[in-house]
Amino acid sequence: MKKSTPHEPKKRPQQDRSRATVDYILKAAAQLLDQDGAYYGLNTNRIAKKAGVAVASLYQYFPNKEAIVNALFEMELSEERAELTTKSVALQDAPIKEVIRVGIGSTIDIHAKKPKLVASILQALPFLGGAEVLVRARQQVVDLVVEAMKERRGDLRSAENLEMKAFLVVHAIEGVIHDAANERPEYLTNPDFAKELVDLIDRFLLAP
Amino acid sequence: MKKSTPHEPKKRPQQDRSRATVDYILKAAAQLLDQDGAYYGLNTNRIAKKAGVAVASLYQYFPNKEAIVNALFEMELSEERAELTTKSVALQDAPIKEVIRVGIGSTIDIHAKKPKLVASILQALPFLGGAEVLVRARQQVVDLVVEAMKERRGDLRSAENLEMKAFLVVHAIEGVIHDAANERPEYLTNPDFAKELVDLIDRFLLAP
Amino acid sequence: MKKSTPHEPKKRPQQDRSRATVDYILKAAAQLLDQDGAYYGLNTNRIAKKAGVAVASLYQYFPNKEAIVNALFEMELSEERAELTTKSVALQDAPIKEVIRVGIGSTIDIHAKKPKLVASILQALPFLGGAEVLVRARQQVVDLVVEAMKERRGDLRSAENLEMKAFLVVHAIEGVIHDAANERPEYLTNPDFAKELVDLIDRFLLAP
Amino acid sequence: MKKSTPHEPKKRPQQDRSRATVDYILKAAAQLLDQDGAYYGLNTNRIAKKAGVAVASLYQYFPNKEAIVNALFEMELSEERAELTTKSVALQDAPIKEVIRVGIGSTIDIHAKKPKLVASILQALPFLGGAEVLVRARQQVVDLVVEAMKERRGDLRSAENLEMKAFLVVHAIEGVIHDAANERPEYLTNPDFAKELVDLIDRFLLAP
DNA sequence: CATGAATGAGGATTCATTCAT
DNA sequence: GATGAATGAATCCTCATTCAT
Repeated sequence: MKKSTPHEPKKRPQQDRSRATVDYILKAAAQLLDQDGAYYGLNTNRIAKKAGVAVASLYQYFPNKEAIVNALFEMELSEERAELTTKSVALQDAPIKEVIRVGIGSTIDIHAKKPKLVASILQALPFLGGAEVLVRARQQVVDLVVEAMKERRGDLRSAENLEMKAFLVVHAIEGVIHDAANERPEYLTNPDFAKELVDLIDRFLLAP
Repeated sequence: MKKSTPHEPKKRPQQDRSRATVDYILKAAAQLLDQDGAYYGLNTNRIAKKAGVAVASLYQYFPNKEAIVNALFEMELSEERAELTTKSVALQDAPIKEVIRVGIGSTIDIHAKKPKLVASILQALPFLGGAEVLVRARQQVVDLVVEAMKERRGDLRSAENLEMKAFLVVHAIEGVIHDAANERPEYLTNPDFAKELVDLIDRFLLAP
Repeated sequence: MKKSTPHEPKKRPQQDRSRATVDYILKAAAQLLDQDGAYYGLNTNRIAKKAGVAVASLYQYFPNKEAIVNALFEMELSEERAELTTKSVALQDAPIKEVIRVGIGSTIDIHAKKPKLVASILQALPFLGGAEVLVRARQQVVDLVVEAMKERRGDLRSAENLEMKAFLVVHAIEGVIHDAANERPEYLTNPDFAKELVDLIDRFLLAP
Repeated sequence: MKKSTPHEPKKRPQQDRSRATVDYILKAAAQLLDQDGAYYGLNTNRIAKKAGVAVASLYQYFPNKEAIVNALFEMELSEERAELTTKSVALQDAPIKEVIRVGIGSTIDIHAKKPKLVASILQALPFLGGAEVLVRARQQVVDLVVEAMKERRGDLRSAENLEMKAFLVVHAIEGVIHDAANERPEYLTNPDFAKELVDLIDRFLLAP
C-alpha cells in the first residue's frame, strides 16, 4: 500500500476549482509558517484544516509535506527574481550607488512583509532535497552583483576579489535585515536603518 | 595503589557520576545537531542511545527535550562570553582596528569548528521559551560593541546612531560568516576573507 | 465510404462504448494483478489511471473494488469452463489416459500465460463474498473428473472413494503447476515435467 | 522525523516482561491471521489491541508490520524444520514407504491445527522481502526428499529426474493438503484421505 | 539512581468512494 | 455518461514522556 504508489501525485490542477484549492493550501501553509516562525511544528493536518480542505485533497496536489514548503519557496524565489529582473532593467545605466540603494530597499520590503515566513522557509531547506536550491539562488544574486560591479569598474575602490566582495555584500545585507526583522522589527521602517546599511556597503565598495 | 585511599576527600561520587551523565547527554545532543544540521529530527531516544544512557535517565536531569538544547545554547553562550571577556581585557587599550580584527577572528573560529551546531541551535530558539534568550544575548554583544565604540569615540567616523551601527556591525559579521560556513566553507580558512570582512567594518566605522 | 451508412442497424453506440470501458478497466486490473502478483496493493485509482478512465467512471460499472476482481475471476472461470467443455466434447470417447494428458496440458498453459494473475485472484477470494465461489468452481471440476472416471470405470485401478480420488487428482495437479509457475517457471515448458505429472496421475488412477 | 530513524528498531527483549509482550503480539497476530485467513486486512492497531499493548510497544520490537508476519513465518518454519529433523533421524533406516507415510502425516497435522494461518502467511510472502525465503525453505525439503530417494535407490521405480520427481511429490502433497484444509476440512481427519495420498505418492515413486 | 519497558497522543499518507459540473 | 475534484475513515509509524523494578 505504501509501496505501490511511489510518489506519483503532484497532479497539476486543471480546473478553476482545484487551482483555488491549491491556492488555499499554499496560503494556509504560508500563514502558519509566518505565525509560528518555524518549520518544525508545521503539519499537514493543520494546513488542511486552515485551508478548509481535507488532508487527502492536499495530497492530490503535493506528494508530501516538504513539497508544499518547496512550492512556497519557489514562489518566493520567483517573486524576488521577477523584481530583481525588473529593477535590473530599470537600473541598467544607473550609478552603482543607486543600485545599492534600490537593492537594499527591496530586501527590506520583502522581509518587512512576512519576516517569519522567510525564516521558516530557510529552516526547512535542509529537508527540501538539500540546500542546493538556495545556494544556487543566492549564487545567482551574487553573480548579478559581480556583473553590476564589473560594468561599473570605474566607480570601485578596488577590482580585486570581486566575487568574494559580492558575497560579503549580499550576505551582509541579507543577514542584517533578516536579524533586524526578528529582533528589531522597528528598524525595518526606520529610514536611518536603510541609510546606514547603504553606507556600510558604499564605503566598502566605492572609491571615495 | 591508589585503589583505596580513604583519606582522600569523598568526591561525592554521585555528583560526579551525574555530571558525567549530563555531559554525555549534552555531547550526544551536540553531535547529533552538528551532524544533521537541524533541530527538527533531533529526538530524545536518539540522544539517549548515543549518550549510552537510558531515556529515563535523561529525564532525571532535564525536564524535557527543549531543556537539553537550552543547556547547549547556554554553554555555547558561556564559552563565547568567556572568550569575549578574556579578549576584552586583553584589548582594553587596543586600537579599535585591533578590536575588530580580533572579534571577527573569534567569530570565524567558532563557526569553523561546528558550523551546523550553531545553525541548529538558532533553529531551535523559537522553542526555547521564545527567542528572547538570543535577543538578550546578542544585545549584550551589541552593548559591548557600543561601549567599545564610545571609549574610542575619537577614532570613529561619526558618533551618531551608535547603537544602530553596532547592530549593523554585529549582525553583518554574524550573517556573513554564518552563510559562508554553510555555502562557502573554504572562505573560513581563506585569509583574504577575514581581511575583506575587517575592511568592510573598518571603513564603515572608522575615520579615514 | 463506410463513414455514413445509416442503413446499418444502429449499434447502440452507448452500449458499445460502455463495453469498451468495462473492458479497459478489466484489462487494466488484470495487468496490475499479473504485474504485482498480489491483490493487496491493487487500488481503484491505479486501475482507473491505467485504464485511461476517471475513477468515477469505474464506479459507474462496478459497485466496488471487489466487483472488479470478481468479474475477472468469473471471466477466468468462464474461459476455463469453455475450454473444458470444448475439450470434454472432443474427448467424449477418448481413453482416460488421453483425458489426463489433455487436462494437465491445459492447466499448464493457463498458468504459463499469466501465472501471477491466477495467484492474485486466489488471494482475493476471501474478499469476494467468501471462498464459496472458488469452492463451487473447483467442485465442478472435481465433479467432471468424477464423471469421466465413472464412465471409464473399466480402466480404473479401483472404484472406491471416487470423489476423494478426484479431489486429490485435481488439487495435486493444480498445486504442482501453481508452485512450479512461481518457483520453477522453466518446468512449465519442459516436456519432462508434463510427462512426469501425467505419470503421477496415471499410476494413481489406472490399472496397470 | 520519518527519515531520522531508518528502521533501527527490532530491539531484542531482555527482561521477562518484554519477552511476554513480544509473545502476546505474535500470538495476537497469529490469531488474527488464522481468523481472517488473509494477510490483507491485518493491521498493527488490531494486533496491538488484541495483544493488549500499545501500538508503540509493538514497534519497539518490530520495525514494521511485515516483520511481525516474518517472525511468525520463521517460527512456523523452525517448528517444521525441528520436526523434520527429529523425524529424519528416527526414519534413518526406515523403508521409503514409511518415510512417505510419516511425511504426509506430519504435513496434515500442521495444516489441521491452523489451516488459515499457513495460508495467510503464504499470501504475505511477496511482502516479506520477496518469496525467496519460502522458495529456499521448500528447496530444502525437496533436497531432503532427493537425498532420501538416493539412499533408497533400490526401492525406486526409476532413478531419472530425481529432482523433478521430488518437486512433484513435495508440491503435490502440499497442494492437496493445503486445499483440503480450506475446502474440505473434514478430509484432514479422515484416514482414507491420508491413505489415498500415500498411495498417490507410493505408486509414483516405488517399484511395484 | 538507573534502566528496560510501556504508552498516549499525534502526524504523514493512502484509498475506496462520492460529488458537482 | 464522463470527468476532475473532494473527502472520511483508516493505517502505518513516531516520539516525548512516564512507569515499575
